[in-house]
Amino acid sequence: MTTEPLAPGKRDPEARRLAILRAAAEIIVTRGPGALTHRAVASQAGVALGSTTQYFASIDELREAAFVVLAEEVDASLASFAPHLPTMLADPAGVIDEVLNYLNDARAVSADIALLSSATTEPRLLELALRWTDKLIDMLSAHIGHDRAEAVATYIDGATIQAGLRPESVTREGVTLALTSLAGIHTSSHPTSTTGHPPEKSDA
Amino acid sequence: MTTEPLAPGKRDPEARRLAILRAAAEIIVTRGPGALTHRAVASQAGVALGSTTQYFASIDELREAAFVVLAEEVDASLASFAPHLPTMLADPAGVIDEVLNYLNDARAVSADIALLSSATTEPRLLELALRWTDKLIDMLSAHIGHDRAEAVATYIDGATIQAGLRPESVTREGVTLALTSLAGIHTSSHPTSTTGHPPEKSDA
DNA sequence: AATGTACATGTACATAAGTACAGAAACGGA
DNA sequence: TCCGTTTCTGTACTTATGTACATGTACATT
Repeated sequence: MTTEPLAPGKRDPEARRLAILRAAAEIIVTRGPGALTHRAVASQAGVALGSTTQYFASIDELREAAFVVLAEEVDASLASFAPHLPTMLADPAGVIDEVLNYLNDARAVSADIALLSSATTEPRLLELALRWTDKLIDMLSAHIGHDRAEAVATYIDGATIQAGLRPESVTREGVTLALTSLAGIHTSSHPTSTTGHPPEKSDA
Repeated sequence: MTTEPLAPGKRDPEARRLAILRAAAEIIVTRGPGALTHRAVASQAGVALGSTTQYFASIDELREAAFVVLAEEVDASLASFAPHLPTMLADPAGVIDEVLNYLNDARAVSADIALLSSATTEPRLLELALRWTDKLIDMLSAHIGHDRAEAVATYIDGATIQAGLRPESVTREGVTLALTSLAGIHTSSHPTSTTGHPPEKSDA
């Protein structure tokens, strides 16, 4: 996240717009959606107050645009599940690693929580908030059926909340037990036996 | 929930304080924590602006007090699980009914979501938000072991989110599948073909 | 009934936040 | 270099919100 200080006065609309968006997303994630103000964003982005109003007609528009950015970030996390799904039933360790990766990514977790909770009172955000859950269900359905896919997705939502509130409560054992139970996978060995490769994630 | 209009000018500190608290809780639940202002509360409660500042030294204090009320409401829902837990393994229908009851209670669900998400950025609320999850884990642990209890509680967190976003997605079948899978209950009606482990014992 | 006290009300003021906008600054092309 | 255009900045205005407080009102006590 190189938020380049963005030379003041310099003309670079694209970069400026992006800097503002990033700053808004950052504030939502770290201080909550209630802390999102023009001035806070301007300060965080290192731009003048006027710039925030120039690029986004209203604070609501800015907020929604920031949520789109966050949704895309979460989507990106989701994409890393995909390669492991085909072999999931035979070897769940891969998906579980990815799920843990996601749950340990404090930023993604906070982004997801902000999105989900804001959508509760703002219907405009509903589709955005549900997008990744629905994609996950779609992806899983092909392998474990729709019902179990839904159960797994719901569990991961819950795990996201827990990860946001007390990260230390998220353990490989816990996630393994839950996912294998819900997906209908029955391991012959104990869940804790996987000490495989910690998957490298190419930065998106 | 009869929010008696509360005759204006009438002296009744207890009722007044309660009306303010109820109103604040209502606003948090229906419009989100961001919509909580003294004026909104006063209007909702049908009292004068001054009353809200008289009974609560600051808006933060009022907000926190409202969250306590909400946490107690959620706690009350939780209590209805208890009678069904001893027979849960033999007859899961009872608990599942209660879980569905809770998930269909839009108010309790919204309250829980507001609590959980606010706690993400406000440490003061953490204990409050985690209380019911922890109680549930405690209650369940005696019957299905700590690990599975944690998994069930996490799933219910996720189901709460889903219930808040799209209530229609919460079905008896879905909840039944998830809870029986996670709790290690094997019903005759679901040919999920598991090896018949008994529930694992509590953790180390 | 008179009166003192605790409660209730509405106004008023300070601060914060959203938004508009006039002017400055940078860039591109004569 | 000079000029026009686009972008950037800071200020100013309006509204919303938190909070204080002076005044009004109901009730208990006498």
